[in-house]
Amino acid sequence: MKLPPLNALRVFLVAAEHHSFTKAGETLHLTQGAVSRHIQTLEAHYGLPLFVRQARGLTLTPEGVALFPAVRDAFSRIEAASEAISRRSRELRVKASPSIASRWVLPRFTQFRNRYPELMVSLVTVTGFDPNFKSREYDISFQACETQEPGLIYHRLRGARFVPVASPALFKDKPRPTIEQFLDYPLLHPSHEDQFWSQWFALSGMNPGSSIEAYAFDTLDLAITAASRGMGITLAEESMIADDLANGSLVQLSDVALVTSWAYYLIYPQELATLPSVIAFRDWALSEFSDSPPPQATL
Amino acid sequence: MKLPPLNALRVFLVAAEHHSFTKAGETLHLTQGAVSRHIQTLEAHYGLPLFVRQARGLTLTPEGVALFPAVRDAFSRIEAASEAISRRSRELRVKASPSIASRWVLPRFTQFRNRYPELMVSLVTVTGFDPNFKSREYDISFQACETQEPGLIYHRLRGARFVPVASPALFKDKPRPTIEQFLDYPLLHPSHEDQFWSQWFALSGMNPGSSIEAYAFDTLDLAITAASRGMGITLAEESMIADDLANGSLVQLSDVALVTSWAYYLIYPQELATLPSVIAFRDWALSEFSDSPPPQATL
DNA sequence: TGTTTACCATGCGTAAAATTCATGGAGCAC
DNA sequence: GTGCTCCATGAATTTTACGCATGGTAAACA
Repeated sequence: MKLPPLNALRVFLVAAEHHSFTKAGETLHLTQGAVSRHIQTLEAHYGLPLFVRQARGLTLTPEGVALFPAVRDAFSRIEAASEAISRRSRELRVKASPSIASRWVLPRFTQFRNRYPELMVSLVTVTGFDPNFKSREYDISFQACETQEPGLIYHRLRGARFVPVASPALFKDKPRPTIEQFLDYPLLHPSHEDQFWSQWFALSGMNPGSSIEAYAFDTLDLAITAASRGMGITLAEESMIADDLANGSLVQLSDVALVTSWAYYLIYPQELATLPSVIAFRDWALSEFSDSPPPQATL
Repeated sequence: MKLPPLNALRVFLVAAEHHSFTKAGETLHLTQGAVSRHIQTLEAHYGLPLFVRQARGLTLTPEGVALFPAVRDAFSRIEAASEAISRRSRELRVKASPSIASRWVLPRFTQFRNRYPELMVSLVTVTGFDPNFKSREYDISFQACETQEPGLIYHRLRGARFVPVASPALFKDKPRPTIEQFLDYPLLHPSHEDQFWSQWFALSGMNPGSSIEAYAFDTLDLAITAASRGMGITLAEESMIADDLANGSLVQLSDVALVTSWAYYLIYPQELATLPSVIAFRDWALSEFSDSPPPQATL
C-alpha cells in the first residue's frame, strides 16, 4: 500500500475547503508558508498539481477535485470511529443495588469524581442483576453473589456480616436490651426471603422457636433506615452502618455477627478490562471497599 | 475536527493486520521500536490501550477492534482516489489522423517515449474529430482546423503547404516533367473533396480546364504512399515527405506550394492543461513539429 | 499608469518529532 | 533453568516540520 503523505492530505482538505492557503493556515494554526509546503509535498507525491494558483483565489485542478471527496470521507470516517471509542473511555456506568448505592457508593462517590473529573460517571440502581451484562445498561457492577459467570471478572470486596442494631432512642431511659430481651422489641428483617434473625439467634445460642415476628423490608437499606428511626431492632450489614454508628443514630447491640456464605463483589465484563475508566474505578473501589477496616465515611 | 495522529494510524493498521509490531516494522521499513512508539502515541491520544500485549502474540482491545475497520476503509478510500489520479498523470492518449500519425508522429514517437519512459503514451488514429473531446477517447489531438472551440487550448503547429512530388522511378530515363507535362502522368489526389490540383495549377499560372483526371485517395498518407510506389504525381503536404525526399523515394517536382487557409494544431481540453503528461507532450510536440524548419526524421 | 493589495512561493535557521540503536524485561517452550 | 521471542524504553541522532521574513505576481484601485 502506497499512501500519500497523510498530514499533507489533511492540510489539502482544509485548503480545498477554504480555497485559500492563508485561511487554511489559520484554521490549522499554521503559517501560510507551512500550508504551501504541505501542498507542494502532496503535489510532488502525485507528480501533478492539485491547485491552480491564481491571483484571484485558489481553485482545484481536476485531480484535486477528484481527490477532495475521498479525503473528506476518509477523514470523517476516522473521526467518527475515534469519537466513538473516545466516548467509551470517558463514560462509566456503575451499577449497584439501592442498599449498596446509598450506603457504600454514594458517600464516597464525590471523592472519586473529584479524583477523575474528566470521567462521566453515572450510578445505575436497577434492582436485580443481569448476570452477563447483556443488557449493556452498565459497565461495572457492585453485586452480592455466590457463583461466577464465565467472561466476567470478579473482585471480592468483602463478606457480609450481619449484626443487630437499633436507634438509641428506642430504649429511652431503659438499659440496652440483652439478646434475650430482643424479643420485647419489634424485630426488623432486611429481607423477605432469608431467615437472618433465626440464623443469628441460633448463632447466639438461643432458640426463640417460632416466636420470631419481624417486619420484613425489601432492601437492607430500608431496614437500616427504619431502625435508625426507632422502629425496632434490625440485622444490618456491618459495612453499611459505619456512618450511623459514628453519628449515634444507631447503636450496635451485640458483637455476634452472622456471616453469610455469599460475599460482595465488583464485577465487569472481560472485554472492558482494558478501559482506563474501568481500571480507574476498579482500583479506587478495591482500595475503598476493601475487607479489613470497616470503611470510614468521607462524604 | 480533531483527528488522531495520522501516521500513527497507518502504523496501527499494519500492526493490527500482522498482530505483531516487529512484522509491522518490517512491512513499513521501520524498526520495531518505532512501531511501538507510534502505537503509544495513538494510545495516548485516545487515552486507552488499543493492543493487548501478550508474550504469545498481540491482540486488539475492543477499542482497537472498533477502530480497525474504520482506518482500513478510510485509507483504502484514499488509496483508491490516489491511484485514480496518479494513473491519469501517467497515461496519455494522443489522437492523430492516419496521415499525421504515420508521417509526423510515429517517426518521432520513440524519441518521446525514451525521454518520458514513465508515461504510458498511446496513439489513437480515429478519423474524424470529436470537437469537444466529449467522447474522452483521447487527451490531446493533432488536428487540422480553421475554427476554434471554447474550452479547448490550441497550439498552432504549422500551415499546410502542398507541393507536387513523385517517385523518381516514374520517369525512368526521361527528364523530370515540367508543370505542363504533369498532365502526361496520372495525377494522384490526396482528398476526395478539396480541389487541390486545380488550385495548384491556378497558382502555377496554368489553366488545364476540366482535363484534370486524378485518382483520389482517402488520406494524405495514402496518396503519398501511392506516389512513392510510382503510381503518379501527387500533391503532398510538405512536412509529411521529409523522410521520402531524404531517402530518394520521392522527388519534389516544383517549388510552387499551395498554402491552405487552414493549419495544423495541437489541441487539448483546458481542464487537462495542468496534467504533467499533457504539458510534457505539448512542449515536446511544439518543439518537434514547429513551423519554420521542416522537421527531420529522427526515428 | 502607477500603486496598493492580496495572494502564494521560498531560503534559512530553529524547534520538534521521528527513528535508530542498544538494552532490558516478561512470558512461553523445552 | 535456559533460550527464545516479543515488546518497552533511554539516549543519541537524523529527519522533518515550522515560523519568519522576504520576494514575486496578478488583480484592483485610483
